[in-house]
Amino acid sequence: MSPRSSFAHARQTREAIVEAGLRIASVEGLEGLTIGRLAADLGLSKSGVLGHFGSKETLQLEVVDAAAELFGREVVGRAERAPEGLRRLRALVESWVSYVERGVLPGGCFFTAAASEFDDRSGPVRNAVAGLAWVWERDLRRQVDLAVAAGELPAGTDSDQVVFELSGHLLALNYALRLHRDPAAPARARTAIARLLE
Amino acid sequence: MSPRSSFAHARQTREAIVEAGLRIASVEGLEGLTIGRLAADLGLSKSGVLGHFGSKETLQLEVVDAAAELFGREVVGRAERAPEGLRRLRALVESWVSYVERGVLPGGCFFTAAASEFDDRSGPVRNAVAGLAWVWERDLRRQVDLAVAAGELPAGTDSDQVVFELSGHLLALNYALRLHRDPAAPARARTAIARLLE
DNA sequence: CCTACCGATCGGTAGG
DNA sequence: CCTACCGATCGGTAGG
Repeated sequence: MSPRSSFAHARQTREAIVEAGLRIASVEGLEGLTIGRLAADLGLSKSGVLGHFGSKETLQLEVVDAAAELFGREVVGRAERAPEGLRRLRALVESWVSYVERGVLPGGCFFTAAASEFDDRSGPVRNAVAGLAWVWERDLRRQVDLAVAAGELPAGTDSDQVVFELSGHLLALNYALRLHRDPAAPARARTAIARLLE
Repeated sequence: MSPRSSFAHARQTREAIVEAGLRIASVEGLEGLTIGRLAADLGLSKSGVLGHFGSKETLQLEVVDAAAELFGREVVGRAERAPEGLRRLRALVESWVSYVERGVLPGGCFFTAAASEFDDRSGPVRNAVAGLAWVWERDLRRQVDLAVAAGELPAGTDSDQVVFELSGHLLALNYALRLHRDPAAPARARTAIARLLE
């Protein structure tokens, strides 16, 4: 084997740090994610971890980006084959339900947890989390509007209201699953979603 | 003025600590609530704070109790005049909407935040939060069942499903209000609730 | 990537 | 309730 270039090796280490950080942060929160814990888990020194990012905040922002990438792959990507409009909308929310049901991350939906943790703060981490949440909601609203235009949902449907209620069903699912460990929660969420979108 | 007994004074200090702790914890979380911050805010020494509780976990549990008392007063208590069944159910959820709309605590609903923070942990704090959430949901379910028995809601209504969807609307409200600072959120929640309970 | 630090802060204790 | 501590850990830096 030829030796890896130090550039490639550093990038690989950096990705491993962010990946481990995402898993930790989904359980402990983005603030509970500490450099020391990350270093111990990966067998690195603290400065070996921090050197890749410069500051904890930069690390947190990279973890948020990694969460967005995972979300794009595991939720949005899985719905892309469905035609736009009502079927795409149903596929998107079903992908989300399946995403938390399968337990892709050990702490459930990263964005739900991060939103709750950072909603009362200010700064770049809060802005990144809120912005990505906003993009997800805009994508849902767009599919609602397309469904209305195609006659798949009643004319005059308030798409903001539909997105609000869909978000509620998803939040209720994450809540019931994680706080009450209620195995019936995914079925309840699917029932609620089906009734809203019938 | 006769001097207060040291017992009464100590109790008063203890209550002031818990009250300040509740306000801090609603913003910073129960783990972000530190003895040092509390001591500085109240002009006490760290050991002056900790001496009342013995450990941080005991303090956290007392803050959870204080949150439950506040919730009982500001949410459940406000709905008590309504007759049981559908009207009580509507009054309970409207009290909750009003509770976060009025901004009773600076960080929104304490239990929503604490549930998200502790859902992946174990121990007495998690148990207290989950238990109180369960009591709230049981109270809602009871009113749904009474409403069905009185013919105010359709026979065969799945009360667990109704409580799941109501919880979702309340979670969506807290989320939209705190992460997006969306002033339209209370109206959206009221619309969703009214439609569910019509 | 490492060792070896820094000042600050954490929860908690001893003794009064 | 206080002062005066404790060991552990925090994010971060210097220098290699």
